[in-house]
Amino acid sequence: MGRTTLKDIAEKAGVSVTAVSRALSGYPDIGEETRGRILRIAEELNYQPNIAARTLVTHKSGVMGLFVLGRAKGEGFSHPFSGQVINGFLDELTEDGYDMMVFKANRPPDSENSSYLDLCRRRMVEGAFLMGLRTDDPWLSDLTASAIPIVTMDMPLAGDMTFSVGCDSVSAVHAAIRHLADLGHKRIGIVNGYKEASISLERFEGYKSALTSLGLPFDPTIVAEADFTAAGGRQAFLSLIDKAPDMTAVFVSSDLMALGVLEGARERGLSVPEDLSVVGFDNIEMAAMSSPPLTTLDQPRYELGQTAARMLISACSGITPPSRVLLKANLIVRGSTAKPNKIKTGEVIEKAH
Amino acid sequence: MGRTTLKDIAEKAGVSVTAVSRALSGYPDIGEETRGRILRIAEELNYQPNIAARTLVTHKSGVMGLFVLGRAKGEGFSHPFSGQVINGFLDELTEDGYDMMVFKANRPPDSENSSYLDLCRRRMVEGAFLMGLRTDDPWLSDLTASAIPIVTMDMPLAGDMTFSVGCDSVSAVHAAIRHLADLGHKRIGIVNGYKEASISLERFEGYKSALTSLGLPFDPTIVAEADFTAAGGRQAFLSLIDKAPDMTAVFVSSDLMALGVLEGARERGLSVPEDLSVVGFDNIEMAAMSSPPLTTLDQPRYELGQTAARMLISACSGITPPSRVLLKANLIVRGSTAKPNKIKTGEVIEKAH
DNA sequence: CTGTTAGCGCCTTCAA
DNA sequence: TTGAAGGCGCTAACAG
Repeated sequence: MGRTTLKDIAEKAGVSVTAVSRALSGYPDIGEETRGRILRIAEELNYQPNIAARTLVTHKSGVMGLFVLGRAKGEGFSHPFSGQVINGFLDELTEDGYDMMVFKANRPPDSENSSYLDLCRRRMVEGAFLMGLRTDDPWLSDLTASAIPIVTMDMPLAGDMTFSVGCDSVSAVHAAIRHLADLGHKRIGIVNGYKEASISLERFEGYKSALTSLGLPFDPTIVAEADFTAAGGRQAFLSLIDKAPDMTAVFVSSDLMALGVLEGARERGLSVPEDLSVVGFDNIEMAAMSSPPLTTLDQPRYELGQTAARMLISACSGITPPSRVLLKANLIVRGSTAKPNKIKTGEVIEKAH
Repeated sequence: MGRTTLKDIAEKAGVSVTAVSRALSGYPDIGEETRGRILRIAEELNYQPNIAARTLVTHKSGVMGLFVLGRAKGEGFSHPFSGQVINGFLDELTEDGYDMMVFKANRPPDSENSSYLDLCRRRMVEGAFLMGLRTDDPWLSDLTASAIPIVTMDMPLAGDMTFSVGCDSVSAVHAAIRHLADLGHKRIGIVNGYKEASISLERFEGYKSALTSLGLPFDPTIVAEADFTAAGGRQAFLSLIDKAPDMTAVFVSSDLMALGVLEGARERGLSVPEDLSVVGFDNIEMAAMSSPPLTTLDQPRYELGQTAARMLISACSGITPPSRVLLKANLIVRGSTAKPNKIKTGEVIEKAH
């Protein structure tokens, strides 16, 4: 298994190990000629540094951690949202010479399992990116209280070394509601996520303030809450439409839930967008493929991941990034929104009773 | 920053570092009483071993690598298939005390970037799991030729230490075709993946042999090939149905492509399943949410990931696993398949001309 | 500019 | 049953 080490190169080059180390690390204090020779030999021997050894002395592992919280049914990795974020995160890390280690989150906090923080410390992880929504994970505080830089996704948390990325929900929702209002909708409901996610609160704020600024009344009867799943979205929509059959449009806090809303609408014999306009949030791949394709707010997922990586890298090199970075979500108009069709809506109301 | 080390524990317990090391590693050659005391102190100090140091001497990092190949548009991480596989893989690894490092694959093979193998060696990765489909990645041979155990997904490759997991395509496709035949279909087309993926070849074999064993003729005009994307599936289906409007059913090699087929069918005014039956492959989340919900072959994705992990762990401990492990894909009958409707089909044929 | 020395934290002989 | 010594491969002082 004889890997080539600095020593091998040193012997072959007739210099000391230190010299080789310096040449390879790009230090200036080494003769041009010697450095050239060393580099050539290193290349020749396909030298790969033993990072474990380096880590041992420098206390820097070059590893960033990724915790994907809430990995149950359709969450976490399996969530259509995560993929591109992780791609962006990984690409940016790789660009800067970091590697990414993914840890299993949401393990039961018993003595068998180590806390998130312990996992980081064992591996000397330099910083960690947390994806997930619930701020009530009991293992979070450990991490955010530590000196390890943390970036969270859509989940601003307290902590000196804790930062977060996300999209500006308020202005995004404004754009969505304005779009609906421009089309002529007056009765616009909302299917929001659960309250344990801060994005839900923000999106609700955006919804309310948008209505206000557009001169539309706010009506709590057309506000529903679901669990960010399609099934939950469907359910929430059904209860909404049954209570308020005159609702002509609905803003949904995630595309997955919006797909559930589409399903619910079908069940009630409502055709989208003729009888009901639907706007989602996220622009997951599926959103373009549903029938009708979903009007939604595009989150720049890849860029969100990149941004998280950059913040982490920056924090690790001592440059404190802003505690929260918000990107812009853009409205993508597709086939699920249109002018309200009063007549059809009337028919449907009767059918529904 | 002062992490607790073996030395700290040793001092506090009044023993040597060696003794502590042994106690913590569960060696038997240490006094019951001493061990107890040591363990207690370790607990008290929340001792976390420095894995870098351990790796340096044992040459075992406790890290498995994950390479997600083909990360372009909708592939890799972003693919709805990957998530659960990775979950299973990670869970099983964690169970055995391994951690997972994810590497960026498909980087251009220039001097800037290290080969997959080099990445593994730097980090002393003990084994690697490769997800992806194209057997023509130029960086693969390096890895499969090395002594590092490799498990690939759906991509059997040569190599002493190279293994693979996947589903038994042939018998799965048989089940699908039999289902269609049982419903009364006689003219069953196929939208397959590209030939660079070995699953495409296997599924094609399954398709042909199923037809034969059911006494149905094989007709090359209703065979099409696409790139595993929805857009590609749509395109392939359109060319198929235009050439052979009497086709009443189609087997599609992936759900993503099948969703594209559904879209294509809509465009041609064919309603599914009345005019056309569609069977997919994978049972991704979306498959249950399309309209109509897709009849498909369920791949046990989580178990595939678990299996990969177990094979890797086993290979790392010197127990050579079987070079290929096939799990069973199960037919899930949903709304996209039904008896062929001759009359409607007739109408459509005329419309199409 | 280059080499010598020392040590990171841990495991593994070898003695006691 | 326990301890002492040595070294994994690398970097970081400190000398020359």
